[in-house]
Amino acid sequence: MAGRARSEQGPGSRQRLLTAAVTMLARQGYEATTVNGIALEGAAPMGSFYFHFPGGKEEIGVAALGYGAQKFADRLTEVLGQGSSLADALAGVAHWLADELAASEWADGCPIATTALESVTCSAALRAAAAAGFDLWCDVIAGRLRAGGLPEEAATELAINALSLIEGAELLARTQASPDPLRRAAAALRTLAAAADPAPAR
Amino acid sequence: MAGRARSEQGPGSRQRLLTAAVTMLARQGYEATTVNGIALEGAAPMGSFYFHFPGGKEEIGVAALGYGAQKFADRLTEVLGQGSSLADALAGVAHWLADELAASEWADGCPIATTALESVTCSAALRAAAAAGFDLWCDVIAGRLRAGGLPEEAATELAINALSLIEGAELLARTQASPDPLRRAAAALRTLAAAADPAPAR
DNA sequence: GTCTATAACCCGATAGAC
DNA sequence: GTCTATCGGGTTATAGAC
Repeated sequence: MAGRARSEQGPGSRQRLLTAAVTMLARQGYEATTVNGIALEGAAPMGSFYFHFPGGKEEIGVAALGYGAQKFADRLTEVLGQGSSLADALAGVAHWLADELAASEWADGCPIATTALESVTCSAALRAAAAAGFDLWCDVIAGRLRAGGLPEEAATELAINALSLIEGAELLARTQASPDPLRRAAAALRTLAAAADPAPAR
Repeated sequence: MAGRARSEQGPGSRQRLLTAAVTMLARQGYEATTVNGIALEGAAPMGSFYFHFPGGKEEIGVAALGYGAQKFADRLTEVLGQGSSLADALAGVAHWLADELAASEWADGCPIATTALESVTCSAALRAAAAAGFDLWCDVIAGRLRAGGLPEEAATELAINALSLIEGAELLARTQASPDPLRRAAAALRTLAAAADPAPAR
């Protein structure tokens, strides 16, 4: 039966294709990523690709944005949980990203950002998938802020600004091949957290 | 003689090509922009294109990033000069961009950002041109902050964070087709300005 | 479900007349 | 400086055997 779990085996070709697509979108964006390249990287022939993704490039693009967003949300939740104060939690995300991006020499970027910008004038489906990913990350951050004591509206506003600041700093950092914008963003996140939380008990 | 000013005439084909390229890079980025498309939009045949830009697509990309960066820097200087306080000046930029982006229904974005992200794993020359553009904008912002009384280091740090926040908010705004991230960024910029300038005399 | 071969198209770039 | 015609190659996507 289709979809049954197989024991003692690596991921199926559909999963390999999806993982390859996430990586390539994060590195080089949507337009520079070719269907042939995804199939090659995912070790699957073209026939398998179009069997699993009959909608072609746009369909795997939407799926990859969703899968990449979920994976990043999981790690974001983990990192946000490590800071003992809200300021530490937010600053920790910026430092974590600075370390991780530098490790790939700024090649492996945000799994959504590049494709999001390319999609605005290119594909409503991709744009919607990118927007859903950003919304998910906002909710993850806002949830941590509420857990730390911020009221609803303050948590929402700080979460959006934190995500904007981190995405923008990552854009500058990758372009300049320097961790500096992300390090400075960490400091700014502390300032914003302090302003949003007059009583930073925890 | 080549390069002589011509009276009673529109811009030469080189300038039309450059302007077309800036617009297309801001809308759809580098990969989705074709040389044929630039020539069509610039009302020039292919022969003229390769006469003016023998280096092909990458050369006009570099030139367009430089020209687009300079044009934006001019308008940025103007908008920054309108705010009477540093907080007003920075928040004014975010609101200006929100209005302008909405007017094109989020199609005409930053003349650098999309190409910058695409260039990281694609072209060192494009990446360097994008980095130079961001540096120019940082200097423009930092100059306004120093003129408003901030010491050197505080001005540099706030300028980088302001640019990061604005770029990130524009990414979210275009993706979500909403001015909300830029409006919230304006508020955050006020907070950051207040924290950097304990005595906001002017 | 998987694979090969290929169709149909568009890309960047060039040639060469004018 | 300008223009048209075209080349070689890479793109998405499909056909059809297995």
